[in-house]
Amino acid sequence: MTTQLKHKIPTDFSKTTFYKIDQLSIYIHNLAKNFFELRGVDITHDEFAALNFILNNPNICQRDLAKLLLRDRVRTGRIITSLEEKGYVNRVNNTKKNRLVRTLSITKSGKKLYDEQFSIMSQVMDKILEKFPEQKMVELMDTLLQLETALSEVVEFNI
Amino acid sequence: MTTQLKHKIPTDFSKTTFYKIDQLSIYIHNLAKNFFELRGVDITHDEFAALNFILNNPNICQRDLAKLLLRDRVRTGRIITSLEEKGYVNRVNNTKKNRLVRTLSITKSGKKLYDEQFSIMSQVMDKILEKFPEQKMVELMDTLLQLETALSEVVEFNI
DNA sequence: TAATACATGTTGCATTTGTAACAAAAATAT
DNA sequence: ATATTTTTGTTACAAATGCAACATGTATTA
Repeated sequence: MTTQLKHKIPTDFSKTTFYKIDQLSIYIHNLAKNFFELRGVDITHDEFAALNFILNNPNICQRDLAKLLLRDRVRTGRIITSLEEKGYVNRVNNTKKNRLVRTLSITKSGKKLYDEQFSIMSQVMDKILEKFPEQKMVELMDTLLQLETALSEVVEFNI
Repeated sequence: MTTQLKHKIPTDFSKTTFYKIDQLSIYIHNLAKNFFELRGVDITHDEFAALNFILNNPNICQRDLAKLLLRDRVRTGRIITSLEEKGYVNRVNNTKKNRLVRTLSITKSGKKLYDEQFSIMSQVMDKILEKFPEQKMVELMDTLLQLETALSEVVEFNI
C-alpha cells in the first residue's frame, strides 16, 4: 500500500498530528481531574461525559451510551453503576424495538451537579482558549469533526 | 472568576473542543492498537512513543522520558522495563549533573522495529489525512502546538 | 557543618481496566 | 418450527494503572 506523498512526512512519531492529539488528551484528562478534585466533586471525566450524554439522550440504553462514549459495554456498565451509586442517574426497565432493555435517566441531583460544574468548567476552558482568535477555534473544531469522521471510517469499536 | 465571553459557549460538554480532542484520542489509541496487532507486533502505543523519544534523545534518563511522555515515573519505569525485556532498549548506568542515573539507549533491534513500523504507520496516517488540504493540516498542527503551550501553563504533572 | 530539599527510581498494594465468557431474550434465516 | 445470529448487559479473572511510601544520594539552605 503506497500513497503519493503530498507533504513532508515527519520521521519523528512524536511530531505527528495523531500523537500530538493524544498528548493533548493527557493534558485535558489531568485538567479535568484537577478541576473536579479542586472542587471536591467525586466524579471522573468519563462519568461527567456520561452524565452529559444521558441528559441529552433521555432513556438511552447502556450499549448506545457506550457507543457515544467510545467505551466498551463493560466499562460503560461500571460508569453507570458508579453514577447510580452516587445518585446521579437511574436505571429504568424499558423496551427498545420491543426488546427489554434498561435505560437511563438523569436524576435531579445529577442534573444539578452537571449544570453547576459545567458552568464553571466552561469558564475555565474559555479562559484557556480566550487567547486564541475565535475564528481559529471555529476552524479547529471544524477540522476535529472532519478528523473524527475520517477516523470513524477506519476504526471500529467492539461495542 | 469571570471572563468576558467572546464566543458562544457550548452548553453541551460533548461538543467542547477539549472533549472532542479527548474522543479523537480514543480513536487514535484504537487505531494504534489495531495497527500493531494486525502486524503481530507486541508493543503498546506508550512503548512505541518511548522508543521514539529514546531514539531521538540518546542517554535520556527515566524521569526526563516521563516528562516527554507525560506519564509519571512509575508508569514510565514499567514501560522501560517492558521495552528492555523485549530487547528494544538498554538501561545503562550513567551520570547526570554528577548524579548517578540510569540512562536509556535504543538497541539495534529496537531501532529496526521503530523504523519499520513507523514507515508503514506513516503511510496509514497519510492515507487517512490525504483527504485534507495540506494547508489545513499545517494549520491544525500549529493550533495543536499552541494549545499544548496554553495547557502546559495551567496543567502540572507530578513527575 | 548539619538540616532540609530535591532528584531519581523502586516497591507494595489498592483500584481500575481489558477481555473472554456467559446469560437471556428477540430477530433472522432456514 | 427450529436453528442460528444478534442484542444487551453481567460476571470473573488477569493485567494495567494510580498512588503513597520508601530508598539513595546530591544540592541547597540555614
